[in-house]
Amino acid sequence: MDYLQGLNPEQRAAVEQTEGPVMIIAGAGSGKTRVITYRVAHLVRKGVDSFNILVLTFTNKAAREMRERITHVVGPEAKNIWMGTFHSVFAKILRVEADKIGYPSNFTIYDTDDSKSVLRAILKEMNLDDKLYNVNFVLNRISASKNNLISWQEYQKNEQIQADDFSSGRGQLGLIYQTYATRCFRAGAMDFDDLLYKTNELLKLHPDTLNKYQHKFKYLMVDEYQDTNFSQYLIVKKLAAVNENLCVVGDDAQSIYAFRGANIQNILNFEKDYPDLKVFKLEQNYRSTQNIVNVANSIISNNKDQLKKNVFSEKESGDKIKVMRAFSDNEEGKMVAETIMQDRSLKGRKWHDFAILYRTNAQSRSMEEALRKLGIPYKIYGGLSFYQRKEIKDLIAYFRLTFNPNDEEALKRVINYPKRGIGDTSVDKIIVSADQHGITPWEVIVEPGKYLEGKISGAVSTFATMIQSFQVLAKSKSAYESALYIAQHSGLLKDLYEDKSVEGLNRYENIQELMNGIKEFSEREDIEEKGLDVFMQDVALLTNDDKDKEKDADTVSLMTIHSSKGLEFPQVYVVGLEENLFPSQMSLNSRSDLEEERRLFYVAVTRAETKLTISYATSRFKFGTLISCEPSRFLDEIDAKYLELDYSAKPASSGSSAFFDDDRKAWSGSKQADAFSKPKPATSAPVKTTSILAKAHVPSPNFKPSDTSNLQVGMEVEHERFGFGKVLSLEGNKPDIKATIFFKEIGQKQLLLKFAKLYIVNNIN
DNA sequence: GATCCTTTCTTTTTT
DNA sequence: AGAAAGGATC
Repeated sequence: MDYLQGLNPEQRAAVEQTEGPVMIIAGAGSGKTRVITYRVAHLVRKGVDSFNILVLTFTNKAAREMRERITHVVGPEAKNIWMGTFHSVFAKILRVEADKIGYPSNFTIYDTDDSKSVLRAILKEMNLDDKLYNVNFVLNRISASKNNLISWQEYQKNEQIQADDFSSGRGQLGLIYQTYATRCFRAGAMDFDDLLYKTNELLKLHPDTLNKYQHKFKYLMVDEYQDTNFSQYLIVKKLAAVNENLCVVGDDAQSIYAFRGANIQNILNFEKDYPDLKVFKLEQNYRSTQNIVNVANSIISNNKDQLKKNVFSEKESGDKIKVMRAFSDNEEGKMVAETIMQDRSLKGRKWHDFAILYRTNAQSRSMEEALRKLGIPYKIYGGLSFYQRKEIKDLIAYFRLTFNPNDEEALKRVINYPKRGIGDTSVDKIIVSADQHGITPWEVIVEPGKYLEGKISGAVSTFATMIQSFQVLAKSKSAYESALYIAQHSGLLKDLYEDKSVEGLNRYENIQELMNGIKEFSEREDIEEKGLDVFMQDVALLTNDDKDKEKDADTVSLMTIHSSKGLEFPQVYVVGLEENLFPSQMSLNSRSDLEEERRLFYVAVTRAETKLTISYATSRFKFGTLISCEPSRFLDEIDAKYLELDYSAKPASSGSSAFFDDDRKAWSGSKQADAFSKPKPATSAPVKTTSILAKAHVPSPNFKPSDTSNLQVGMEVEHERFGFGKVLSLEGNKPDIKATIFFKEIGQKQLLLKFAKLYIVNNIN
């Protein structure tokens, strides 16, 4: 058991306490991951069957990395351990047990976009004001209910909830919730919250099933326990009820997901559930310099709600924390990029030693631009995930439909893409008919003759036949063969191929990338079932962090603070420390929200190993409008003795400015609050920057539409808006002749001659 | 039914 | 600024 040697006494005690309920409070950088991996390894070494261990993590990435590290200690045995996010582990179990709660085992997982789309349709049908019933608000409300295990029936019965809803004029929420839940169920779909909600339902309604998993999972570990919600809490509690070999690991100071229903009380009250609990506190920070740890402590000490602990570092005191002020978001980016450039050569750093962390994804742009200008390689983590791109979602919708044709969102997505003459009106008719007959839209489509009137049934029936052919094929072929066939025969590949614009090319490449991924999956040797259905099972749960093919690439990392949790970098830049941005404007209404923002800042700061730089701008573009910003209150909360201010930035335009000196004076004085007093921004009032530049073509004075019935290839024409162009080709028959015309100003266009107003400039050819 | 144009909204964070 | 939804036009 040599691996125990590298642990400090407290860490080692936590690893060796394998039996009974255990809580590990792990301060930032205290070697938490090591403790978990060694603890699991220790279990296996002690002879616990690896099949009986369940480890729940917060992200796929954390699970994957942990499995890798455990493999290093215990070897291939690590493969058998159940390890993954709550969502992926219980999705897997739900597929096995689906019939017990009335779902097909190939149920679809609706992502947030799907959920919103369902809600939009419902709100429209119910004729509700979508301002009052804002989709995000409604979804949040439903999500919160599910996370607290409140069914729609209970929601409607609960007097308190009803009173609240009615007093805010949103009395229909209960009905919306009901409709939403029924519709998802009808579509054979679960949203993210359902994966946990339905697991609870399963374990509650089927004691035998609960019993089965209680005995399967003899040892449970939960990472990031501070981020669990009630629904997750109860699953864990139930599964652990027989053996009580439950170990939860977390840090209340790093709880940053309350907005998603996480309940910090789960960790604060853990002791009440398990009186014979053993608690271990890991307080030594091995990651950061003393200055950084001290700053972090001084930030978090402003929070009321927390477990007592004393995080300390024995490393050198290190550099002071640098605070940079910029005059605009773009300049902030420039300062960050330049500092990175300097530090890299001065201190012999690699690009991957640097990370830039921000509060909102939108902030990445100014950083990106600045990095690109200096030729610094970077990688953005998070943001729009690969799987959220339109073209990927389109193709995946075909896959979804193949395995679960009742998946209404997938159906709506692709029934008319590529165009096949089934427009919105037809889709509405299909859905109305389905509702009338109490069947699913798919059942309508399969027998259009029975449920629809004449004209549309042709196109609809062709579509249904196509999907059915996919279903037959997918049963026998590998994931890759099926996927390729579907991409080709749905017409999607052709449609993308024909789009020669830059974005179109990009989309086509993305599809190829997805196909490559599926091909790799098809060629994997470690799994037996390699059908497309297996590939599809957790595609909805995959996120940004998984497609890390070049994870060793030497690049600067850009990400939100949320997605930086659990990571560490030698040099960290936390940008955008401004009121209303960080802390976010949305968090200013309640103490608990503000405390969560502060914990978020704590997380950001504790990512840094040796050097931390914080920046803010005094003006910034928001929604295309320039606004002026004040430094964040969080800056004032840091003890000034740890800080070093860099106010060297000059406004790009003018050289002389009085307020620089004023500010320096303010700083040299002892009053800390003055240090961040804002200089007067060059422009105080919001400045609208509208581009009135219309790029429309101005038609010639003698413009009049010509008779185009004899239009020939090679002729030069003028279009009212597109300008002058040359006819490249003509296709189609009599009234529907389509002309491909190359316009000088805007490029290639396809026009239907019966609609297009063209003036034939000359026909000398 | 498709396309183009205008208006509206967005920015909190993610499984 | 950019996306998405809604409306008008071809």
